[in-house]
Amino acid sequence: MEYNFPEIEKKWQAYWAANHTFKAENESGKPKYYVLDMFPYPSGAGLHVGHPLGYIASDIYSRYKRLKGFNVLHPMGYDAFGLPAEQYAIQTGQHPEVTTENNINRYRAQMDRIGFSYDWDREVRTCDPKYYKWTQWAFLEMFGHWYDMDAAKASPIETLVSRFEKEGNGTVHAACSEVPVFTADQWNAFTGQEKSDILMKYRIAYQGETSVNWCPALGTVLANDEVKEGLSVRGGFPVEQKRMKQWQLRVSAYAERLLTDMEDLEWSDSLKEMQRNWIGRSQGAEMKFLVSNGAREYEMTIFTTRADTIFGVTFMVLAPESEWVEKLTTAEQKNAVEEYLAYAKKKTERERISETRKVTGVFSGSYAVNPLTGEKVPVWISEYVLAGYGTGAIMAVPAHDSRDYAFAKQFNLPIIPLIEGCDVSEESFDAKEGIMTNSGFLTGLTVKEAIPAAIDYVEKHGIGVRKINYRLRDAIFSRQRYWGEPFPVYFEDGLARPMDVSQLPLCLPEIDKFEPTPDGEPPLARAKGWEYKGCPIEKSTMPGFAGSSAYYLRYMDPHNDDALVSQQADGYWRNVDLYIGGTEHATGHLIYSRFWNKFLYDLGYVCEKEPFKKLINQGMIQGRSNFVYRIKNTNTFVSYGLKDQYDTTEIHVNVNIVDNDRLDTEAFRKWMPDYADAEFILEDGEYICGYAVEKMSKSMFNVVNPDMICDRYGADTLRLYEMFLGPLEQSKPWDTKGIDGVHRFLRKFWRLFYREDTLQVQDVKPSAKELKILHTLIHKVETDIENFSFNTSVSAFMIAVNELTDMKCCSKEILEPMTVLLASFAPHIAEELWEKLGHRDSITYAHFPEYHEEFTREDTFEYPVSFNGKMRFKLSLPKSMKPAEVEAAVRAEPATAKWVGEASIKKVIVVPSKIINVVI
RNA sequence: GCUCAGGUGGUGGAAUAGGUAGACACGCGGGACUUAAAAUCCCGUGGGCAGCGAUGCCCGUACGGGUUCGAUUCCCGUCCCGAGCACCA
Repeated sequence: MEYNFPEIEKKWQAYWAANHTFKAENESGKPKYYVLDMFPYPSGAGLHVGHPLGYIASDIYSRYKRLKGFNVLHPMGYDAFGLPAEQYAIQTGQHPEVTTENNINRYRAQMDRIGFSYDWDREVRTCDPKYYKWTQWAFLEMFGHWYDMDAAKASPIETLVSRFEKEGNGTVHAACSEVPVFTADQWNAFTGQEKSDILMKYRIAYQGETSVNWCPALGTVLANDEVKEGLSVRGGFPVEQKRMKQWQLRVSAYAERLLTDMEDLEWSDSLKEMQRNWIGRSQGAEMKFLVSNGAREYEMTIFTTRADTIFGVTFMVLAPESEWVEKLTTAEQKNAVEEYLAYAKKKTERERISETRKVTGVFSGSYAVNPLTGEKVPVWISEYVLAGYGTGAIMAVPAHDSRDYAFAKQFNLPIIPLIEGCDVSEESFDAKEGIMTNSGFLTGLTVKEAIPAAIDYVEKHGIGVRKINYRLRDAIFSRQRYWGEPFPVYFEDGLARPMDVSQLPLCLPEIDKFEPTPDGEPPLARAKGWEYKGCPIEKSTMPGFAGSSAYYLRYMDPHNDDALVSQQADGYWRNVDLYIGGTEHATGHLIYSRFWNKFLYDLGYVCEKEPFKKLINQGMIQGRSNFVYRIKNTNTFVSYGLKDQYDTTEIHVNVNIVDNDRLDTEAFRKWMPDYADAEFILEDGEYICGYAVEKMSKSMFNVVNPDMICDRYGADTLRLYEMFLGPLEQSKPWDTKGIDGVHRFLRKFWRLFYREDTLQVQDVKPSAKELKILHTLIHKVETDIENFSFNTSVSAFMIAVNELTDMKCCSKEILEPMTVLLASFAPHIAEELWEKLGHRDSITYAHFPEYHEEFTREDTFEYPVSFNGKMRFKLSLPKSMKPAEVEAAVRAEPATAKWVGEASIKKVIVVPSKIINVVI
């Protein structure tokens, strides 16, 4: 019987499904292990071979953990709300729900063929009302809480109200938007509207006006992580800055905890670094400067990390959007300033980025007073200062900040160096090193000493305070779109009010068209009767990350209608032990999820403060594109090796009609009508294509479908090959031609057991050599799996199988454990052989082979003997020999005499069980 | 510009508490079996030089230095590719 993979794979996939083999229980005597994949957005294009890479890795680990006796939770679901289905709906009128359902079915069929061990009874879909009920619930909880900085946790909004009633807000340390100070009496005198407005500034989910990323083409606002280089991540449309009133999540309140709790996570350094940069903690001071427009004096606060450079301040700069601009613009400068503001405003984000080096600005007409020197310095306005960071105003020290330097050079402002020996004639000296000079009481200190000394001084004199700033912004939480979770919020007399929790889920209403209304309202404005208690309901919907922020919790208890997750289920599964997914979520999902989890942790709903203990970022699988070369203005194609003799155009050709860079010319003629009568100039009778490694995409005709691979080689081959390709975390190109190697390996493996319809396996005692091969393999595969080095463990399998084949091994004692060992990687063939060996059940833990060192122990060691570092011969010596004895043996060895010749031995270096080096 | 991760045969990649570089696989070349193909198996395969040959010698892990008996691995400098951030004061 040959290795009949189509039949075997069908059989076992059906068996696993029928027996619910991978169903995880929420109670078990076994230790738990939770392995999670980042659930996919089901796109219309289906899966290509790059997508399942991480799923295969996590599946191997899940199966391995099960075999090792763990109760493994390994679920899968769909991130089903999103823009593409809605864009498709706008174009075709097909309801996003239908599109999404179709795509999900396609994804499921593709995944099923690969033989994953998911517990499908726990599937979740973010667009299912039973699921998004809990997304809405979490939002209402955030609406009903504020962040207490003293307790460093979220607290119910009622506690805030009672404190306002007793003591006003002067003693409250909250993470909040800007609020004026008020007393208890003032609070009690406020109108309902005023109170509501103030509380809104404290809520963790709040509505507030802010500068947002507005994407006109998509008709919606976007979060910072949804914009890259001034373009929307989805679709690549230009994005502009706009002030709008939007729902936001106060993620910034958790900045410090997001930063410090990262320490204990087993995440890659680069990912942690990315989150650290995104959170962007910087320590410095806020300082007050007196500013005057000639008519009136104000106290203006700025933020700086370089308090030590205050003696070098030669001007101040405001962001164009800063509220100070209006106050500090003098009558003489009014026209110039207005002109500049108009210019800055009409620029798109993209233009701002592309003109990064261009220095622009305008003088406001006002002056500030340096609180230490008493000197008067001009206040300028420039777009290089950001409104959203710090206070939107800076003190400029051109000698020691390159941006201030460029500005000073452009507008001829003075530059005062403050560090001994630094040269600022060509560029600023930004480094935080050197000895201070020209700096009053700081003169003579090093920069590192001067920074704290300066802050101490300003704190003591009431000029400023220590302050930590974060780049992390609150997340814009509303989208002017249809296909998302509706907000369970209605407006009574213009005041936002939460719906009653018992009314959840608030289901998406049916509408006839999916585009915004003609007067620019979100699509939900088209819904009839979109009201609650006779009041209008919020018309925006939630963004994509809403549904993905707590899905790992829902998997623990997916059918619970009374809670997101029961205390019992959460207490058992706790958090994700291993999370595998792409690095593209570093600053989006992986921040939001951590925030969401911490919020629920503060409220006591979940027991762990971090959601994902260990995280692995699988690399991208790139496409390998093939090219043909058309001679210009002809329909003749010239083979790769001859193309330089002609004037050609390089054209992408479908990789599926190319085999090992050789073009199937007949298939090419049929591929597209234009090429029906194509002529070819061949080399050695073949058309050789060029190639390049590119992103896998339809337009480059380099997409390889996993279904096709499963048809031709089988799921086990696909699984092994994806792992064999290279290290999991590295990006690498897909090249179908290499797949024969692992397919051959599986056939060889099969032939170890079966030859010509007979089972070769016998109950014979294995030889010492066979035992050594098996146990070396067990050790290697186990340590490799634990280190997620799947590629090297596949190699180890190949070596072992080659050796066992060579020695015609047929011992059951060797071969049976081999099936168990292979079961994580290639489960179908392993199960089939397991059954052939007479077992009734799926491969089980009871038979998992343990590593026994005695089978692999060596008594002698083949020492490589080097002379001055160059290996010359090998010497087999007992491992137990002491270095001195080894040295004596080497000196006595006749081969040594040959290599030493006339030279005398200066030294002999012996590293036990490693090497002998003779220095001559 | 800043931060991080990399650079090893024709290709994907092995090997680092410093110790035989190129495991394993693809491709390629040669051979066996076969009417033929597929499948399978065997041999060779980093470069150069010498030899009929077994074999021997030299050079080789982006480049230039350094530390060391010994460096793909550690240190310094340069170049190149990738990812992330991008006026964050």
